[in-house]
Amino acid sequence: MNDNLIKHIRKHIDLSDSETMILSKYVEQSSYKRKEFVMQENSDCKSLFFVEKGCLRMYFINEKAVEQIVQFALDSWWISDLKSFINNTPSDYYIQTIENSIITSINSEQLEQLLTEIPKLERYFRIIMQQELAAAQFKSKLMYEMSKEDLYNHFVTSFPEFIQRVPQYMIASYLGLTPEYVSGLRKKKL
Amino acid sequence: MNDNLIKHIRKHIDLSDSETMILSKYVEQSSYKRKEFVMQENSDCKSLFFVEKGCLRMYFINEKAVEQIVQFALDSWWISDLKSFINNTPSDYYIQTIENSIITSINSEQLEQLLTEIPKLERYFRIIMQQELAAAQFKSKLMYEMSKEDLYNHFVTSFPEFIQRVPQYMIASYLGLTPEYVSGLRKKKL
DNA sequence: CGCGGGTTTGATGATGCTCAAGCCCGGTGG
DNA sequence: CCACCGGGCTTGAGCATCATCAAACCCGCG
Repeated sequence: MNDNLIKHIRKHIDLSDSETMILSKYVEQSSYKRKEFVMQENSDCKSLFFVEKGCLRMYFINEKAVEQIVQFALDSWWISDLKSFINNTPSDYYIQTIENSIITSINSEQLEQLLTEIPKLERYFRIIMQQELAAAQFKSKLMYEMSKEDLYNHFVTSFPEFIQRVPQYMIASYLGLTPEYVSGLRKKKL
Repeated sequence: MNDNLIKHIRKHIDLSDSETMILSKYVEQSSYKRKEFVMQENSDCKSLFFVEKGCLRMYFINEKAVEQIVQFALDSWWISDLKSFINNTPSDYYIQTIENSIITSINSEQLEQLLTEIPKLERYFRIIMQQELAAAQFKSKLMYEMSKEDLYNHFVTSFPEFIQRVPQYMIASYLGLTPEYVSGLRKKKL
């Protein structure tokens, strides 16, 4: 049993050991091998996923039938399709591991019950949502203001750990670029 | 005193009249004329803004010195620069009215105090943040998958009310287009 | 009537995509 | 231990999309 989620929660609110026990009744933890699916398109499993350890990507298939990555998640990050989660509708996305990973998940009914039992977790999730929204706003700003070349260079220098763990063509996809174009950029930088 | 915020909160949680009184001690409401600034770049006023009535835009100035709009807000929407709000750092953005508007705002210290006095508001703000994040994810998906032409057409048919209230060049900016390009698209559709 | 914000026009050009092919390298089976 | 296979990365030619720039136009408002 990996307890990064507990640690993460305790960064934001106090959580007694008995509350921790209650929490563990509502969440589910499992291991995935590289390239396994945590969530499939059209699945009815509407959950929030917490990466205890590992690396995930969330993507959809566009009209040209190619995978379009919209988000990565590394250790101690939450990831989910919130539209689907909130409305309880099928998701357009796939969530898949990039490395062997350990994931803790909670679906919407479980979350509701958990929040009734431990209301102060509302605060934790408010803070998480707030942070994720801040991150989304920031990414959006970068995509508005930067040329594709600058976007790539900025990403490489800002998140060097990704370059180690994630293949180039996935980074390209995430940034809205083609693998060929990224290849050209790398050549140019030498 | 406009009470759309109260109504909005009551859609999500119960709020007694006495709690409403407490709430009103922490928030601030004011009217703005068309084109007034609700927040200036580099200001230290780190607040969440709720549009009781009216229409706002949030934008920054890019390296070519042109305004880049990243978000609109109509009646009963929240808007803010969360990165600045969370970290208490100066904002890169301007928030300005497009029409005469009534805005209710709350800054981060006030919010913290309010949440201590009425903890169940944590739930309300969690839900709001969740919804905003869902909206941000959805917009991001559209910008990944659609051509600029499709983006514009989709926006026009999905949000006809904006076309009435917001000048074309602002819509163009929000969608990452030039006014000239949008002009060309409209001509083409006749 | 004149001013100014917003929109339109059209010519020119850059950015970054498409497509097809080849290459590199690590893993697997013979 | 070598040969092959395949996923990922690279190359280059051709091209589409959309931005840029400068100018004119339109129209509501003072």
